[in-house]
Amino acid sequence: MKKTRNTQKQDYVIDILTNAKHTMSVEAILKAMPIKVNKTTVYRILERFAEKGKVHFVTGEDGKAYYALCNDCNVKHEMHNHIHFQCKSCKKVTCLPYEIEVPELKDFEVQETQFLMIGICDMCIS
Amino acid sequence: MKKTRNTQKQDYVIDILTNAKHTMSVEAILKAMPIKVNKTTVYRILERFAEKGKVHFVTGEDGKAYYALCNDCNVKHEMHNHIHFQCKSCKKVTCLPYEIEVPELKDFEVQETQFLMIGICDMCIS
DNA sequence: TACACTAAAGCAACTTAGTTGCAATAATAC
DNA sequence: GTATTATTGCAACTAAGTTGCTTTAGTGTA
Ligand SMILES: [Mn+2]
Ligand SMILES: [Mn+2]
Ligand SMILES: [Zn+2]
Ligand SMILES: [Zn+2]
Repeated sequence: MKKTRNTQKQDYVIDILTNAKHTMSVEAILKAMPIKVNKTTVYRILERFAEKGKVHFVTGEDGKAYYALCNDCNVKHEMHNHIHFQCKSCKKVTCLPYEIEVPELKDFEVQETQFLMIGICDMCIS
Repeated sequence: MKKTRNTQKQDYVIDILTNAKHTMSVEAILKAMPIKVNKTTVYRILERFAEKGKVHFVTGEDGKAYYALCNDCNVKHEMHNHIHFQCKSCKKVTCLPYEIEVPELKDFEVQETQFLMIGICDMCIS
């Protein structure tokens, strides 16, 4: 295992994601930071956390990456195969407690999954 | 229904997607064009086709949109809830003939789904 | 065939998520 | 305290996708 260091900025990212109701984009995390942090730093912090299995991300329909803390994801299963929902109106991406039964694929070695359902959330239905 | 016109460039896009083994990015479609076409044009052709249900797209883990012809998708089901696979190495996205049983969601009105599995394809395993 | 109407295409400028290379900073070990 | 190097900052860049406006070319009608 690589040597790692504990830093204030990493802690802030964890705090922010811990208190988040939804997954967050890098932009949103930056805005939530109590101190000024460079965006490259946040990208790299999240990259490291993702490698360690501390966070996971989904690519929204909009092509942006949305991050969330891994709670049970990697503990109970080696893959986090739960569903996500993205609202077309507010763009928020939510982790949902539904798990998908992933089929065995013949010609592909599956390492990760991203299950995204898209539509309108309750808050945005008018 | 809006008035539409049949154009050579739209036909080329259909031809290219019909003969494609995998889903294609806009970049790939542009390269496959037998004549020079502006990228904005291709984006708009695909947008129109997607509205009509002629094509569907998946957002890859890389944040890029990958397009494919709709074959049975919208005929048999109102949503095309089949799985896609993206290879981390060659980035190719493939439509797979596996359908996902989508759960009823309480707080969300689902309109579309994007099921993506990520890993390494047979061709790229070394 | 000529003409009108306007959908579709082209073009250039722009937006923005994410990346890269390198220099500066600071956490940790000794 | 000092050395080591993981982490952060900075600036410049890449590339997907968008926007506003002009030009081109299908299609219906006379
Ligand atoms: Mn999740
Ligand atoms: Mn598909
Ligand atoms: Zn919403
Ligand atoms: Zn591959």
